[in-house]
Amino acid sequence: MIRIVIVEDQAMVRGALVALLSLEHDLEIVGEAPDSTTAINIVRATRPDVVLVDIELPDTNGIATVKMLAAELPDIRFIMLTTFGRPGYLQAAIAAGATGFLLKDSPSEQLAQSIRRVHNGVRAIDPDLAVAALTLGPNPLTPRQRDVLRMTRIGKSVQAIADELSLGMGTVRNYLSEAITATGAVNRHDAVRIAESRGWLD
Amino acid sequence: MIRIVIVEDQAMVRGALVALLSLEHDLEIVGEAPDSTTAINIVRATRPDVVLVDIELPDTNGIATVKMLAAELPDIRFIMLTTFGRPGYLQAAIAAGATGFLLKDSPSEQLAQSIRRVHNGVRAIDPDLAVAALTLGPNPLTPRQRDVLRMTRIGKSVQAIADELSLGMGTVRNYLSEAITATGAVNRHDAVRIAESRGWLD
DNA sequence: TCCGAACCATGACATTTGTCATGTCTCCCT
DNA sequence: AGGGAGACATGACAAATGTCATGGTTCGGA
Repeated sequence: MIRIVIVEDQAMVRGALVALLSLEHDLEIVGEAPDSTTAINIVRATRPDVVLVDIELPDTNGIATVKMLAAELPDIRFIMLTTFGRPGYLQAAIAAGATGFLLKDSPSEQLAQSIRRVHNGVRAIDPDLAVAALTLGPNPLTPRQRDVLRMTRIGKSVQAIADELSLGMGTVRNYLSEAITATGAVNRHDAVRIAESRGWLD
Repeated sequence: MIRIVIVEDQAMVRGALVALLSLEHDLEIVGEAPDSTTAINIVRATRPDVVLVDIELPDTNGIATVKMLAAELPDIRFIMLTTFGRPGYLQAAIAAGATGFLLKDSPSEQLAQSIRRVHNGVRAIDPDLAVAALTLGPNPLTPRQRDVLRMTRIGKSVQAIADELSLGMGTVRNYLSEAITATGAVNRHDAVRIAESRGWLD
């Protein structure tokens, strides 16, 4: 019997996944969580074999959660489940200690199979995404460029960013300009969008 | 026995929803579709009692799909299922002929209940969202303002938009400016984001 | 130790963007 | 017929944005 915890914020999807996995006789759902905080408590309490984690969570990022839990409980296997096939996410998830990485676009039959694979210590990673992650290469943004992009993302003005980082406005604009070039974007907002879609801002 | 078709693009979620509803003995899944085109064919062929439709679909919008099918097959009930609680979506869905409107954040138990309600001709609408839709009021954007916002959304420059619409650049910039004011945004990209989140661009 | 690469920081300049005043046209109400 | 409301259209102006040249710092390899 493989003991499983499911971490997924959308209640309807979470309930549906529970129903899906309950159909498999060798799998047992021992816990559910809608956010990182709950997830950490439940995993510590139940010590499951496999944890299924959605990356997009309301509080902390699912990757950070896995990183913490994987360090603390090395016997537990983690499978990331995500809507977005962002190569940067895959790279980060592997680095954090995840053994599996599935897209919500994948067929539902694959979920139970991947759980069994991962439980046996075998990696279960979407092959297309693995290729994309290799093709894409590493994050081309410098720390400062990421800073200004992140602050731009939440709607801060150049003036506000300059004040907060104790920089001249020209400097901030320059980082934005460099980030625009590095991402191949056409303006700062486009750069934010592209960097985010590649998982370069986390 | 209530006969159901599920329209949802993410395969894993679709499979999970099928598993969830299969647990209910008075419900029967008679078809599944990942996009609008397939959905229309399946619904015509199977004539279900209730169709569950995700709004965010890869090809056509789920609302447009319901509009067409509801006009053609008035005996069938439709429930919209969506990640985003956008009041404009609710307004548009009701206008298109949907009887139910659920968020993926809602508890999964509610799904089967809503299907039974809707099958009996009773509306099943998230109460918070209903209030929000009433509070928000109608779309404040003029057709031209929507045009330029839509084109801005897909990354077109002012010059490109002006050319395509045979307008002066000043005119296009003015529509953007008006849209920024109307949405309460701080710049054109913010205006796109806000208008989109309210369902004002479809 | 010297050199080059990478990152940080700034200001000058040209372009793009947002606002506003103005005018036209159509449609509806009186 | 007159008059107002609302949408369309434009150009002038001020402010924000993107680019570029330049210089400083740190750090690792030759």
